Amino acid sequence: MDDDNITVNEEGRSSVSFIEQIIIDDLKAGKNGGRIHTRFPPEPNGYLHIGHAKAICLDFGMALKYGGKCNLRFDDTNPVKEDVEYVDSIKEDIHWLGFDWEEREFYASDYFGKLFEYAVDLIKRGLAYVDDQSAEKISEQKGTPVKAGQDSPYKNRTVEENLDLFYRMNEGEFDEGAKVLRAKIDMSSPNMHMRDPIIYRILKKSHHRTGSKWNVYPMYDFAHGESDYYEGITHSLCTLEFEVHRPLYDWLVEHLKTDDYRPRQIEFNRLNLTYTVMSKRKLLELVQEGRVSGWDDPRMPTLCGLRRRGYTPESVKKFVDMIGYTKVEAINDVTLLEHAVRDDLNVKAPRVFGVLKPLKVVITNYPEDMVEDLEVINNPEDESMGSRKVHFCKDVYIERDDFMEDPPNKFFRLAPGREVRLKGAYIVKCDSFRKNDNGEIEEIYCTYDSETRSGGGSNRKVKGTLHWVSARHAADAEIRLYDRLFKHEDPAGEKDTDFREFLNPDSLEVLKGCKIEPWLAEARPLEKFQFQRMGYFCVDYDSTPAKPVFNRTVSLKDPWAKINK
RNA sequence: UGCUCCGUGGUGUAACUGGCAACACGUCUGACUCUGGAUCAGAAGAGUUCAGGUUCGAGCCCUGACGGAGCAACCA
Repeated sequence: MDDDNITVNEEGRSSVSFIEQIIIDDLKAGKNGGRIHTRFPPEPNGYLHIGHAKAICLDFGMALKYGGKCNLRFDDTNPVKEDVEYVDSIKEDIHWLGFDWEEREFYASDYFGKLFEYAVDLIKRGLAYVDDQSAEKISEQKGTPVKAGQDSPYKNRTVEENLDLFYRMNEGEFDEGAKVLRAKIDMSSPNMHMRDPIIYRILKKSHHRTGSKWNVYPMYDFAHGESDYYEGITHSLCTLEFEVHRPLYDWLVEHLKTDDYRPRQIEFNRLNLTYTVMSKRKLLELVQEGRVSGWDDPRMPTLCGLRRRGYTPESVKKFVDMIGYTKVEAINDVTLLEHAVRDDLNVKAPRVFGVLKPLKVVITNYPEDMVEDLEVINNPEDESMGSRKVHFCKDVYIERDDFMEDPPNKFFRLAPGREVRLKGAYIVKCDSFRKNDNGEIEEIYCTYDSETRSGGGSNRKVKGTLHWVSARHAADAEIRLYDRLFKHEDPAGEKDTDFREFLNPDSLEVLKGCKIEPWLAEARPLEKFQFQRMGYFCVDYDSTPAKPVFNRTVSLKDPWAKINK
């Protein structure tokens, strides 16, 4: 059991989500044999995003915590939308998060045979019928939420006729849309889903797993509860929009079950993040329209995008744990996600020097040919990460933003006549600078105080400490900075405006000619570092030793940025 | 104008069978600092959508409003 993430109040009682409480109560009551068995049921029609991570953490997390199991089940009942391409990415992402379904990799399509039999059984029991009407007609008869529906003229066909028709539907005798199988429930139910829902439709499409074997495919509603039942699922956790499906889920399970065991569907709130969209359809559009570079664009809320951005699985799980599971439709602040990565990377990421926008500094009183190897600590949060050597010489680069010709009072960095410490090296003083023809500052001239070498026992204090890198040794790098993809907190929430209108044109800034410690060019994709004072960065897939590329995962908290506003 | 679900600081959550509304993020102070990071100390910020009712006592129970979301795909 993992108790780390349980909030404990003053009386020492742990507070758990309403779902966990239900599980605890069910276990205590010995329901379904006192076992817990969950499932994560993605449709293989897109890449997983952080909203799925919330579901994964719950499905796998609860099973793990209470000694149960969690199945991976691909909900592949619609061959026109699904593809194997997605199956592999989904498995990879779940593993990345650190969860495992062992040998229990299932597909709803595994049950097409059983499901067909159950449909036949319902027909025989007079609980399902074949309807010949068009989609439009059926929809029309369905009524509206405020108006009862009316029975189909085909509702009272004989069992024999229904059976014959259903078999022939599957044999391919009828065109798509010509006939459907419907459960015979109640056309006047206040719940639209109970108005004789369609449970099978004709689809003459090849399925990514069953090929051309079937001409009829079950609808989601008809497959889900039964699949849960077949697999022995005890707690079927899903998002809030399925709440109104529950009576149908229960109806189908009730008519299927032959024993006391019964899976229970429980709904929780979906994850929404500020400044992004979360629906698969919208994410797909961003990809297809080239608004992002792909599903794994580091600005995407997909798990592969977050991974490429430099997020760790631990940070995603921590975030999910912080936001909780309720029935309230909430919009979670991205800053909480960002806090979660910073918190995780603060402990894990080695500190290095990287200058994003370099400005040359010449230390005029430093010997021309001298090079010192200065020892710097890798991570003040973790001594075991040791130290490394960095080269120091007469020419260094500092951050362009760390110098101001005419600075305000609260600016603690370099300016004419002011002193700063070059971290791990010496205190330097700016004596003068040179501008180019465009009036831009081109080079700064400093003198250093040789008594102030780091670790040398000097107790001179200066207000500011800058990161830097030796101009003679640095490697060049490309650094990609990311901002929120949308300018609007809830881009999909504005009814009259297309979400694309809110795209942030400046969400990607590519910096070239950045200067990094030379050895960093060899770092492998996804390796993570803190570029001191600048943020957390990770090596991009595009990176090569000859042309290193880094992504900024998230900046460091920056009080100066606020003062400067 | 139907059914279902939901309304607690800015945001997300907590508050056992009713008992002084708690935590995290964010914000603001201050300390410390060779990262304006981290860390530490502290502060502000809600009286729980509203109105009634039950009760010694209601965020929790009851009634009624109001507000929001979902549901009318041969999608999941």
